Amino acid sequence: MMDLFLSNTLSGKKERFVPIQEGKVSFYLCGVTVYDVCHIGHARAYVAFDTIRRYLTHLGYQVKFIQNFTDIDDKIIKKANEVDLPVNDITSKYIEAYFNDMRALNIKDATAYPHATHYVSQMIEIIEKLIDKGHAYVAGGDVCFSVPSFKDYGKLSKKILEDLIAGSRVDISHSKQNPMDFVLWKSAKPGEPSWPSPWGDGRPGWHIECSAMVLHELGETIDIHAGGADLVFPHHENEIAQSECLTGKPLAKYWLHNGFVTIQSEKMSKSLKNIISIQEILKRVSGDVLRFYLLKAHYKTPLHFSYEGLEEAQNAYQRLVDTIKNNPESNHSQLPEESIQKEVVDLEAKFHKAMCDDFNSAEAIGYLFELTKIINSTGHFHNILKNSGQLLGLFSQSILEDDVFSKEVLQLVEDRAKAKAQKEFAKSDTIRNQLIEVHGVTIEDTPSGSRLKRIRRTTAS
RNA sequence: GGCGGCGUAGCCAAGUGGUAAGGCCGAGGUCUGCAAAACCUCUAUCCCCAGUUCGAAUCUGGGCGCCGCCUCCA
Repeated sequence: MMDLFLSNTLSGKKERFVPIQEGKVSFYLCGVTVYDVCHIGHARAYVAFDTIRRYLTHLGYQVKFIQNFTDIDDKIIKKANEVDLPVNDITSKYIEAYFNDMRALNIKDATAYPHATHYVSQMIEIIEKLIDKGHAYVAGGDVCFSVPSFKDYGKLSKKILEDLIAGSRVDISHSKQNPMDFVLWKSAKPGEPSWPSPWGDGRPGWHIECSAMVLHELGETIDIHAGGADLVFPHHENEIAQSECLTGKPLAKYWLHNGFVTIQSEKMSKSLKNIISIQEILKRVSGDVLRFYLLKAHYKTPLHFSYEGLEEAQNAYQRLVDTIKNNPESNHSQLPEESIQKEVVDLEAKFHKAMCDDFNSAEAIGYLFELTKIINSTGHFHNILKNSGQLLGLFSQSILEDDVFSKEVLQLVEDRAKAKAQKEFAKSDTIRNQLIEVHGVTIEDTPSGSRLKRIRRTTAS
């Protein structure tokens, strides 16, 4: 097996991947808080880690991939109040929307999708233990985690506790002993969803759910814990604090974080009203194209989203797809000369080397284009392109299937062929224009007959 | 203020010491009745300055510009 290297936020370095248990990978990905539809930022994160998960599987690892749903939270309650619906209706609606979006992006299902609300008793158990160990304290109906009680606090985000307090914008809550302390258990206000606990009715704080689900689904120390760059602090830092104070063991060996999607160099945010949902994108391009667009850049670098970029991706991706479709494997004709065969083997090796170098899909895709030239020149090796792309979650079967055209279109094609055969070129050209303008179909003449292609429109704006 | 990241052709984007992948767009060519597709050719010395080195986009120092985190956030 080729050595795999990945960027670990914890060490700040690229490290060789060595799983805790040979041949197996325990992988936890922070999922969505289900109070709204997913946007491009979500798409990027989930495409990135889906690709990583697929590649680990390709390398032969048995990957247990867990992704949670945060289905209890302030924002959900707020949303429920706004639209005057029960919390459950909100969460089930957006969970369904989540799966629709992910299917469009060809994201594989996780091994399991634990819901926070199903782990409340486990969270209470953890909180009790943290209180016993002196890492948490009861303050009214709340329970807070004592940040100064964990000497390694800040090791993931490289923050120094004193600096955090000095520049703190956190409300100095009366119940907190230290401004950096965070809530493990929140007492319920009237009308809010709540669960009974030793500290009265209430609900869990945000971070504790992941600690509980990681522990119960995967164990005390896992191989990979992943999420968006914005989760490094405070979410993952707090998870580490809770879990490591509880078990005395490292929570995760490797921490992976994807870079942000920005719009016109600004982070997407509700206040700037520049959030673009996945559904919005899918009105313009297929999920495959969006996936390709995201994979064209390395997952850790910032990505400046633009419709122009999306259009470019559409054109580039179409070329790859056409190359596969136009060059069906022919097993009777002779293979090209050895130097070309060697080049192909070489490109395939480079593809995998790039993927093993912190999942550099951008570089890897570059080799696919070089391969494309060889395929179009020789008519061979289309399977290598197809299989490599499919490792990245591209070229799903439906994309590679032939377009279906109406009888009307097929009749026009036949008419054009007849006109051409009789050298009535004015007529054949008229029909061709009609196909393009009226039916959105282009026609390509090849030695073995005409090839039809549906025009994919992407509107830049 | 603290921490982190980024600045490579018109645009997108790889490349972390050995002389700039790849894509989109554009130009010219081959093929074609003409096209389309495909193929071929062409388009950068890497934000600026100084330094280390036989050699730097890549390392060091100093600038300039942009962004993120430090508050909910993929």
